[in-house]
Amino acid sequence: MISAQMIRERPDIIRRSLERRCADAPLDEAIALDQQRRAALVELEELRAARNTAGRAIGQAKDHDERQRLIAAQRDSAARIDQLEDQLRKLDTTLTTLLQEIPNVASEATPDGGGEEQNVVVREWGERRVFDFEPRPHWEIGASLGIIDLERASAMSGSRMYALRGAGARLQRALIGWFLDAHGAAGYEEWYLPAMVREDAMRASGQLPKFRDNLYRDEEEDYFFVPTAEVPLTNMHAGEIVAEDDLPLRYAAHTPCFRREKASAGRDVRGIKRVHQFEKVEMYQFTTPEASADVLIEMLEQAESLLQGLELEYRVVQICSGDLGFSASVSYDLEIWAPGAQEWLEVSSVSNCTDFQARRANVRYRPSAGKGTRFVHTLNGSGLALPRTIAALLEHGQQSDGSVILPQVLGSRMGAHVIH
RNA sequence: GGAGGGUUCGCAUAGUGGCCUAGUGCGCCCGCCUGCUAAGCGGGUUCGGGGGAGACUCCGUCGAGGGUUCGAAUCCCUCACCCUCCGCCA
Repeated sequence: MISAQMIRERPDIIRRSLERRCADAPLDEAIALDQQRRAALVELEELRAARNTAGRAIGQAKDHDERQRLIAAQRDSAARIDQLEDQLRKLDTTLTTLLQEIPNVASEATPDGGGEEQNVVVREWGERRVFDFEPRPHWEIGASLGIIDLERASAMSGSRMYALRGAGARLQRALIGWFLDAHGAAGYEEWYLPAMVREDAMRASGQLPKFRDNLYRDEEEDYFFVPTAEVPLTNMHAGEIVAEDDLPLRYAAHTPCFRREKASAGRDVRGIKRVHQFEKVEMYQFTTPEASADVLIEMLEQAESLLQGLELEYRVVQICSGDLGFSASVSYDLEIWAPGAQEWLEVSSVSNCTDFQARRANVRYRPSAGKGTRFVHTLNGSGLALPRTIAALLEHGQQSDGSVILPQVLGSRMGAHVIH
């Protein structure tokens, strides 16, 4: 969330960020409301101060008549206090809602651009494999090997659902295990976390109030199903004040992810590229503001190391201002080349959310030097999303006889280097 | 699903409508005293928000939110979480 202080003192920064993002947000309404709020607050606090003084006098008054006279004198101001409290409550609620609809300030490190087309390819890694036959897309390979079963999945659950069978299921499990072990070796603590959370948790990570349409929800128990482990990870230290010495906090978690994909209805319907339920391993860090820019690069490299281990051709794409996610200030995507479908598949997104989520989740730290508390910075990165990684592995490793050769790192976990 | 008990400033606790402007102990920080350390002595120690150029000052904060009252840690309601027991259950 953007702070009220920020819109009051530096609205120019927010305005410029909104322009760069090509986004509309109720900034002017929020500024006007903040002014009203403070005017009401000043009057209310003066009346409360007077009430506190009068209350002490009433408590000390021994004479009954004197006491009644003092109480009667407070009646009018009590009514006004009630009125102001009510007004302030409404102003607070509305202001918070407006503030929560303003996206994070796009960093100056984020390149300008109106949309996806203007994202910047930073670097490419690996060599494009040359095929002496026509490479097939993963849905054909998966079907002919009998390891991806889209028919059975959609028969029981509709479109955008996938089922994995035999070596396909074991491949997904092997990848999850290998990813988590790699993050553990890099200093990330592994967690198993709830995939169902309350509304507040969704607000903290920025999914609500704006993106309700993309979330699944259990009405009866009032649970939301997480679209990414970023949600429970953001809430790990909600409301806490941690010591600077404990930073950075580095976590990794595997969770299912649930997305309604309403906005992309009709797109990417083939195969397992865009589905309602999928598995993902997520990296997450809580850092100081000073460290977050470097940590972003460190996390990007950690995600890249997985793709290098899988021997997949990929590219690093820096997201431009117009394509930046709501909570992010700077983002990089990792995309793998899928030779069958002939497209780049996004398997990871690594973002610095600065203090945007920390303010919503109220996660602070106590600096070892100096006074008070400061908001931490939060960073998240996929490491990695499973269906697209599987799709790329199948398309990349396919042979003319229909079998698929897997990268060395998965051999021991799969028991074989070839699926056939 | 049922019954009961809890949630107070890092930890432990006191506090049944005004003397709470939340006390005490432990821990922690600063100082004094001392070959060093410990002890002792004195002071400080929740987290926010507002006003002011500033020294300062005011308001809120006792799990969260409402309500009653001139006045709520305290009384009432709703919710969350924790604990104990019963039932059911992987």
